[in-house]
Amino acid sequence: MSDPSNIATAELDAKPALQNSIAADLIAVVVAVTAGDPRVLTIQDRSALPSGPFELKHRSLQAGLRAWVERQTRLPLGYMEQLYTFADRDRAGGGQHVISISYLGLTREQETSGEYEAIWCSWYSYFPWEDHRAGAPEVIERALLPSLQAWAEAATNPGLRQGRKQRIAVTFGIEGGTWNEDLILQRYELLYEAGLIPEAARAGALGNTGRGPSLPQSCVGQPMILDHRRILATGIARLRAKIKYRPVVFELMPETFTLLQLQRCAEALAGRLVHKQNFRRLIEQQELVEDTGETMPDTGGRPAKLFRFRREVLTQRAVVGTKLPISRA
Amino acid sequence: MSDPSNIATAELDAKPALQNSIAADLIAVVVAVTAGDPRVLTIQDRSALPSGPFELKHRSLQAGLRAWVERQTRLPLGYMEQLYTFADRDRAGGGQHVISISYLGLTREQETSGEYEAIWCSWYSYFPWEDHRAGAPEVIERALLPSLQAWAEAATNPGLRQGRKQRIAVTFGIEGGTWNEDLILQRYELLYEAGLIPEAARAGALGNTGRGPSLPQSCVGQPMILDHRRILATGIARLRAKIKYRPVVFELMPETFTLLQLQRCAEALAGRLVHKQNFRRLIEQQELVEDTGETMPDTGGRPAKLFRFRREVLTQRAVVGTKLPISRA
DNA sequence: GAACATAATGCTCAATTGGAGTATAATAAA
DNA sequence: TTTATTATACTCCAATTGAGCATTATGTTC
Repeated sequence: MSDPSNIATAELDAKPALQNSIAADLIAVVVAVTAGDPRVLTIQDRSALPSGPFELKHRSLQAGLRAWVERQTRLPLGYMEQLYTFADRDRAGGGQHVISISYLGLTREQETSGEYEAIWCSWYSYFPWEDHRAGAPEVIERALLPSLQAWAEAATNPGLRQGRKQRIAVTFGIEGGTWNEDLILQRYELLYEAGLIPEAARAGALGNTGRGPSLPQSCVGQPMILDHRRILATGIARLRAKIKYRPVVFELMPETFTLLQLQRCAEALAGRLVHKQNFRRLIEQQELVEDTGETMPDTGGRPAKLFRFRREVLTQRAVVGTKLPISRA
Repeated sequence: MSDPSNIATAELDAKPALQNSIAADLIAVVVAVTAGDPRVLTIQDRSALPSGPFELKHRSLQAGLRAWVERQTRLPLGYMEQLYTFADRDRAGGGQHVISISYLGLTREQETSGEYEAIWCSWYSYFPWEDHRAGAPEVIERALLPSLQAWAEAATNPGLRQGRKQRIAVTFGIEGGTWNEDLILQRYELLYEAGLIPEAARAGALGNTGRGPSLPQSCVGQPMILDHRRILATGIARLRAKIKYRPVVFELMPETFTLLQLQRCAEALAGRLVHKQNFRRLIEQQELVEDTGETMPDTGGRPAKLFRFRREVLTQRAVVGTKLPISRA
């Protein structure tokens, strides 16, 4: 019965065979943006994403996770979507498989009640090389690229060596290429393979991943348990891609906001600066916001108009969100 | 232990609690395009997608499914990606949950060995309203829209009624809107809610979905077991979206092909015609193909050059694929 | 062999979009 | 009053995109 070729003949019965039983858990990537900082909800002293076994009273995965997060954060999860299901992780012994179903949720940061040791933590502490708002982090040039180059050179097979070099060039946008914030997962996997990520050393005992030089945490970021950091990278990648074609940024904003606040939020997620005027043009011409009539003083200059998200557009159109006019400067 | 609020405190142990055990199975949406027809691999007399319990010898979900499909079709699965994990389905009694993890795979049609009763089947037989290559199918105007309108009118709550009307207008692109092929899942869900999909009647006994008028199969498409048709719609939606920004069409093509063949393939997937010259411009300026030097006679006119996909671009760039210059005519 | 049908392929053109910069307005702080 | 700072309104130009015309190379039909 373990030959995969009998998948087709296996009877599709509502009653699954009991011998084929596995364990599943849920993992949540809950994101908020506060003070220009994209944050993720963590537990266990920032070393883990909130998670738990799947044994819902609630009917669906989604409903269970939503209820839990809303209780944790005391705020509605405006948006939630499934990220990925992992099953090829370390097994649990005894022949049991573990399946992890991860979700991405968006909300606004709130005092966490503390009873579960949940902490909001800037996601750039896990990926220091990903914040390009003040230019490319020097850690890339200083530490990561040299180590990656060395790893590429260490390949004996010329083809493999060339392939590694190319991956480095593409993901980090060197040699004429340009930085692409959406490639965060590819960059993480590259660093992981190169043995620069502490988590790789842990798993490395089993796999073929080499152990690279030990760089300080300020270079390679804070580690997490198991593959949680990889899941976080998956969530960030999804979010960075999504803000370009769906109006999801608004789920991270308060009820009313200025256009600059909105811009700062988008920039925090993308890890890049956007062109202010073009950003506003985009938002307004798509009629994503409406004027509240009020203004926000104390902006340090001319008072800014307060806007509100026009939630109607979510149903009225099936359209694009903001294509983020990222400035190339 | 069933209160979802304890997800955070649940210990993240490598050994999952045995009491929390569920069943999982894999479901595959395997697509090929033959003779201008997008086809999906089905079993059980076209009523089901290939699936089977998850109890892999192989280390990962992906590896198991890939091996199985390759054995079935005798052809490599060029491309495979996870679609979605469903868990809120009908339970299996006895407190067991069933999780279904679905995958999308691309290949080329091949004689199936027949031993598993696998049949390639045009996906438009399941969604007759989705093929707009020869204009909007008349079944929309003739049968679907009237039934949907009636369903909308049947809502007593005015807000609900308005919402239904709006969803109909948006998903079917009426009232000034335009047809959007990516909304296939939304259209299916709308028809399902309106009770026009036979599957809804089966599940309707449990839920709140009304039983709509019984339309002939030529209007509402061929049914499938459980929620397989919904999963198929999910796969098609993913594919239709993906061909616009990733060069995945080539996974469905033979080694060498003419540009018109490539175009027909893309059109088959999108269910829409594209502008020939602009399509070629797009393909060539992105350097996705290279001339083989050979030509294909018997095209009915001037012989066409044969091209080959430049697989290098997959690693060389992390870029867009084909944005499909769909003709509005 | 001439006319015709059918595709392939090359090219033009206008409209739109997108990146970038300039100019002006309104406020607080010095 | 000057200066710093931000908001907001426009302008400009280049690149992209949608659409169509023109030409070329075949096979087919009178």
